[in-house]
Amino acid sequence: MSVRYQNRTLKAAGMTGIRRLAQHLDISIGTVSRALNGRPDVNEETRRKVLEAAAELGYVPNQSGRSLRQGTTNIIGFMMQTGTEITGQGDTFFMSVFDGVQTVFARHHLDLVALLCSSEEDPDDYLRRVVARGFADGLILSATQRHDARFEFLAKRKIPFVTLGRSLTDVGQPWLDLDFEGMAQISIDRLVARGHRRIAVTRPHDDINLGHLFVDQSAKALAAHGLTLDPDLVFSSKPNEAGGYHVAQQLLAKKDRPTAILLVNETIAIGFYRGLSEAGLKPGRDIAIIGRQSPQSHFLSPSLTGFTLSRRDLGIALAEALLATMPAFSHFYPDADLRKVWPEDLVEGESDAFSLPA
Amino acid sequence: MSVRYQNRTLKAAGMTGIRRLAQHLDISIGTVSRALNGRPDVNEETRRKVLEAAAELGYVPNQSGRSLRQGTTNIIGFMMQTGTEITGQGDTFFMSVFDGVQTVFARHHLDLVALLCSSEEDPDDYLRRVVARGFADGLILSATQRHDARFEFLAKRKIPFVTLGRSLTDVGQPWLDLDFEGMAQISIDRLVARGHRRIAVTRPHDDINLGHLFVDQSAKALAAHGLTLDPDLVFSSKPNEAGGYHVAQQLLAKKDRPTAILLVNETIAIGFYRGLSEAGLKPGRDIAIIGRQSPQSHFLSPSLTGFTLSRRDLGIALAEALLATMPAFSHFYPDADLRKVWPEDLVEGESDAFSLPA
DNA sequence: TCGATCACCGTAAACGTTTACGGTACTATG
DNA sequence: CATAGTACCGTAAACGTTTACGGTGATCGA
Repeated sequence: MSVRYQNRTLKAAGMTGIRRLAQHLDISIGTVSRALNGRPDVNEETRRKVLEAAAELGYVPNQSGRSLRQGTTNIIGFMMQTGTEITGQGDTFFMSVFDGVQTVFARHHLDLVALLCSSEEDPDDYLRRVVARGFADGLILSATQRHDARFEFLAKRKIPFVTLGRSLTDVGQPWLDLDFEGMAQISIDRLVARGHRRIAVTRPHDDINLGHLFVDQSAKALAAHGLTLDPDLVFSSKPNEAGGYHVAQQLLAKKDRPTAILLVNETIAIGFYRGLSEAGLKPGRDIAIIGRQSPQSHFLSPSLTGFTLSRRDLGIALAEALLATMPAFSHFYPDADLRKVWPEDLVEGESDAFSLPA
Repeated sequence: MSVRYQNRTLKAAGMTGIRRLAQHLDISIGTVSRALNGRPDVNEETRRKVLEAAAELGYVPNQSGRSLRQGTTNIIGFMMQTGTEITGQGDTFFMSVFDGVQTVFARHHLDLVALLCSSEEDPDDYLRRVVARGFADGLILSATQRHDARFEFLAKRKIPFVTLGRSLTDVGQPWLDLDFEGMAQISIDRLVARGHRRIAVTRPHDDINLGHLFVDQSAKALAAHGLTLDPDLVFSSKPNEAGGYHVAQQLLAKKDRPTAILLVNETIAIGFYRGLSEAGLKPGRDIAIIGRQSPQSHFLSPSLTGFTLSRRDLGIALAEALLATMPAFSHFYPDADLRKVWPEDLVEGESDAFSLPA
């Protein structure tokens, strides 16, 4: 004899979702749901049958119904802006980070999606929409501004999030960031030891926080040697190849040209090299360069001296830091690094071989 | 006197969503919903008040509730795989395409998200999950395989989708693709006119369809001149810088070295250049190269002769082709290009200057 | 034999929307 | 004045889940 199904008899046609599955097995939808969700109060034999039938019929719970009921989506959003001029970071960077993030998320049946904020929309507005619509259980933010309104907005609504990059706006959220202090210190020590005194640095043209950090830490590292960072030698640029090219032009136009330069990001090195070579100058012979490695920069000549990191590991750490702050998952990551500057290794190339007589 | 609200009196505390808004205005939730959704049967004065209050209280309809009821999500997914080695497309290619897609979607209140399939998960399985969960109203697929099982799967379920790249699997869906025939013909004509007879081509190492197309069309263009494509001169490579470097090494190891080469994608040029220069060879002087332009390739020296396209326009066309097949939007795009090979312009550089005596 | 405990399962409410349906008050028309 | 029509609005069902609650039959101990 068949059970009845919440206002519908077995004869009712066109059943969908969990009802169809329950009908097929002639048990109630409650039991099906419990079986699928791994609840303890269901017979193991029943559970086996349910899982089997689910696989057979290709049943996957409807996300809308599920999240409407639970208030949870099993989705984590990685917010990023489209339009290359703004993001700067080539997308292979994020693709590698994503891969790390997902190896962690997969363990918890969480899905990662990239929330693409159009370059024509205000990021704050976009975030507001995403949150109000109840789109994701947690967020990963990048391209953090020096003062970032998104932080307070999320904190007020108690949305778990982690950021790739610190900010002066601190609401207690976890973050990961690059070790600008370490990079600046190693770079400056190395250049000063080779006799350099006039050292230039680059920074992104916008108010992204890493620019401030990079300049500040470079100045600090110079101060340790009794040197000061000449404001005239801080070059702003778009974080892409064209930006690097432009920096080279600006630098070459200076009367008292610096003998060394620190490049803040991976992509500008390519344009900078080109700018130099058009003027007949050669990295490592006429000027010392320390930058950051990327898949592209491996093919520069002379080879670039620069810092490198595992993007995949960075993604893993990012995911763990986020989950550590989410009540449902925190017990899995009792001692995750909630705030960490990510160490980078210096790969020695030829671009900083240029040294000055003592 | 206040209205009652579907089993709840005004005194009920903790109202959320549309109920809270209705309570605030002292009207029914039905009217609020109608007002917000632009239904005709609502007083304009009422509508004004509702919109005002919604803005004031920051109300945004809950996505789960809405899509559960309507069976629609207002989300379009762009499926891509994480892990740089697989996606291949270096740099900011997709970010630019996205920007174009979104300018179209924004007009219809559709949101674009990138569905990130982990490199550890089978793309077909991933797609199955996404569809069954009812995640998106439509999909954009890229990295189309020569035979792509995803097409049939989506067609069977009547999920609207468009692909960036043709496939032998044709289920009648719209697609956009690069004009390999045009590119091959222009390139080959140009090289043959400069006396080249042994011309090499590259192709991606996997079964992605564009590789087959590129090789086939190149062979066809050669045949028009009475030449054949030597299978020994078809080089497979990963679609990144390292792949290009590897191709150079393979090519240089050949006894009867080709005098010209066509590079299938944007990123490999950088590695290929490097491979040549390490062997003391120079593009345009010792071998003729025709490739594809990218933000990076602008900084190659000697300058690359290559094809270029507007990625943003490509994104716009992609979005329009998709919407043209979705019943709710098709009337906006009565004469969209449903299947189109995208023309590319040839930018003349120095890399193909090398010519042979007649 | 009789409660009590237990394992398992069915019932129905609830999540936040949208929308078909019907109702009410007002206007127009004869 | 009666009727029809109109403009607007409230009601409640429905979407597909999850889960608190209660119910049933079996087992077990005294």
